[in-house]
Amino acid sequence: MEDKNNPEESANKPKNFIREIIDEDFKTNKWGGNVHTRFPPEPNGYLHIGHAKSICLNYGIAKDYKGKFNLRFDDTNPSKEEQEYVDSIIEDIKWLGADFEDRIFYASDYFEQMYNWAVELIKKGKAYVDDLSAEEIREHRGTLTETGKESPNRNRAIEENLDLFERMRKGEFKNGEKVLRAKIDMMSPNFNMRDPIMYRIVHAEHHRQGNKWCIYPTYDWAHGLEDSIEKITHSICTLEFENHRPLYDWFLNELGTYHPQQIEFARLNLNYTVMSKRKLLQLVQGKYVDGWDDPRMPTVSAFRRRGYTPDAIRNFAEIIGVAKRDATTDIALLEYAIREDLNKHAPRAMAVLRPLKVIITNYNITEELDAVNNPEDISMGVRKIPFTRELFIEQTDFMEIPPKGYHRLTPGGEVRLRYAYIIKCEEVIKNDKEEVVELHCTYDPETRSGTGTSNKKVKGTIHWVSADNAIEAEVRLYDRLFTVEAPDADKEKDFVEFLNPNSLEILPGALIEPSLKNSKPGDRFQFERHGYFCVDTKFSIDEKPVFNRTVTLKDSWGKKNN
RNA sequence: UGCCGGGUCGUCUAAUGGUAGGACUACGCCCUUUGGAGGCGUCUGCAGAGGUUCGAAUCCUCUCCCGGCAGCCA
Repeated sequence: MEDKNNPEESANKPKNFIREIIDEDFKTNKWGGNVHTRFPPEPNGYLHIGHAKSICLNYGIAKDYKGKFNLRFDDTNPSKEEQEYVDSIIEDIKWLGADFEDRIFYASDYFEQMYNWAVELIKKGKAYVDDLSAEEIREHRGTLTETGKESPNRNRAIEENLDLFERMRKGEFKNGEKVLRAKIDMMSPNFNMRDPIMYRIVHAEHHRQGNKWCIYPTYDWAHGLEDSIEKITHSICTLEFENHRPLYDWFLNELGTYHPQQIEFARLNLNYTVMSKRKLLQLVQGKYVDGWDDPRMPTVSAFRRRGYTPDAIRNFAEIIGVAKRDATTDIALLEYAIREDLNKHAPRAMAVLRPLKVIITNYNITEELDAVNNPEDISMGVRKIPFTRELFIEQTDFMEIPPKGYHRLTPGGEVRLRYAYIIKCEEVIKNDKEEVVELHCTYDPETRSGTGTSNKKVKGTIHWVSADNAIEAEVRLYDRLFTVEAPDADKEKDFVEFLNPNSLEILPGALIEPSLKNSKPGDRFQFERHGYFCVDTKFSIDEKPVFNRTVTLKDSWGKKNN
């Protein structure tokens, strides 16, 4: 067996039931040693993290088994689809690193072939034109317990069907006036087999085909044909299509054409968010969020903007696994994946989000101190940060009356300034509203970071910026979009009622260390003791960058005190 | 109610007739110039009842529970 056909290629990957099927297919030589998968989005919305799971699954399999992976737009419904979505989907898939090479296809390019196949089925007496209205068809379909009734048009002559179908295509009929149906079995316990509709009339402009067509194939009719045309081996889809598999198989069998295997897996659900495109569209159109790429959305473009990395998302897709049982993944797993990646790769910086002024009364010079860019990776080097008499620290790093266990600055207390000296708080300055506005401190020259001339130990180390050199920035903190784990589970209340009013907090007066001056949109950093941040690509301007918080650092102190 | 699919730690996921394991979370300890990271440890699970078997999460039967399906959406 040549290397290309060696399933051992994927031996070190975690196995799931789909990879096991493929391993078995290699053993039986079912596909002649080929693996060819595809991701078939409908361009009617932006990709979300659930799609990312599917992309990673399909592309990962193709890659590991030395097969191919296609991107195919399932653009069979002109009333919902737009070019904007096509563009965003291509961008997102490329960003995720799923390489479809030159294989980007459109179902609408197959319409002529599909039409011919439909004619073939009509000629075989396996499809017919029906004049029934949508409502009548529904009534004839039956219910969960009752079988369906056959349409009076079911046994039309083949010639008549051919003529009517051709005239449907020519545009002689209005929307809904006629449909083409497969002649299968109105008694089937599976609704999908009760003479499903293959074509409906839609007089609408298609984003790629213009007005060339006014009949459009339905999913059930089209999907297997698309897979067949592209010689897909494993047509992987989500669980809700399980009931459609008999129909997928029926069409391909009747046509006697290349027949891929449909395999279903459980879609991704995440708690504290919603995942359906319809609901995401509702959030966008209702202006609950600032577009599909609002950093609070679970879309790929939002995650990108928020600072997530393709590596982290791919790793997440791997650790959640693939199975057939319905599951809701804890958002903590996603956050773990992003922290793990950024911890290793994001350079550190100091940023004060809510500044409190500190004056070191016994310090009158300026020094350049060394700071490590990433303690996890010393190859990332060191940088200089200026230390001056006037500084800013975080408001939350000082408490006049500290709770037990508080490690930071208190009146008369000592704390280390990261990469600098240990300081002691000598005096607390307040305004007339009794709010702390300034701290007067003294520093101990023997405690300079790295010199080791003092054995003095303090409990806490806090971050700071120099008042003279800090850069102003806007920082945006994001919290989960919903206040409950399953926003769409309530039958009484609409999911928007569970929107978290505090999901976005804007801090316009943050101060960041001067080394961040040259950061560019998309750059990622760890702001020490805060979390990971990414320069926003939408609202940043040169004079004032905007930083999106990707994810917080784990905070065992904050957690304990909540 | 008919058909299809599915039930393993709090969550996700392995074990394919032979010691129920991993990851996340939580909690504790150690370490720490990020209350980060890291290290160590703890807690917690086969939906239920029968059966087959030397041996069952795995095979069989019944029960219970959950999801999907009655678009000219995908």
